[in-house]
Amino acid sequence: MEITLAALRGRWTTLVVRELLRGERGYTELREALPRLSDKVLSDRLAQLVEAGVAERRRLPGRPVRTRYALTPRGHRLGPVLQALWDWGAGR
Amino acid sequence: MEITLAALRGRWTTLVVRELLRGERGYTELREALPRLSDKVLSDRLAQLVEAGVAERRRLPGRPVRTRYALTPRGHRLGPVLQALWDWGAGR
DNA sequence: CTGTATCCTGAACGATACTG
DNA sequence: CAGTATCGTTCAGGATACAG
Repeated sequence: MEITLAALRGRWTTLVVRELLRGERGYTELREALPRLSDKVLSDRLAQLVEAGVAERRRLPGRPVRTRYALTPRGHRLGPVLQALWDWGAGR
Repeated sequence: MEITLAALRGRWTTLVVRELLRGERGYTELREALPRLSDKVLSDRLAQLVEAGVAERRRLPGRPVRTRYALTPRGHRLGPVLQALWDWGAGR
């Protein structure tokens, strides 16, 4: 569970995962979906998620550079878990 | 889900909850179960959990002062959720 | 388009001392 | 027994500028 804490640490991490649960996204799409995150925080969190094996980053060939972020199978397994967490928060 | 984040924010918070899931505890029992937390952090987290409605604090009459910490019903509902989170972390 | 670099702030943590 | 007070450290986050 040290692993869980390391992978999901940070206030915004789960929100980034939530966005990716809806499907893969480009950098700008993520930025627009999460306007409260600065570029720095967004790219920090993405790097952390890739490092933790939750998401993967694919660069498309050609210019301008395009990148796609998608959850790994491990990341997808986070779906029901985070849903349970959010349901708990909603259940007042 | 802002609520969830506020209630469980902090590196050690879920570990305190995990200890309380096993049953109610006194302050010293918690300290011994979580030796890596300083007094300050432990009492900060406990206050936060009480504030968030996850745990409650009962003072027993008499001296020396004794206190018991126990999860509220809402806190207990966190059990399966955190379990799922930890299972995800363990599933490599 | 997709980031990195810098600099700063604030919150959480950690250690130690002390009290009703 | 059950904390609070104080002080320093560490790290996530916020703002802005700039680069491949």
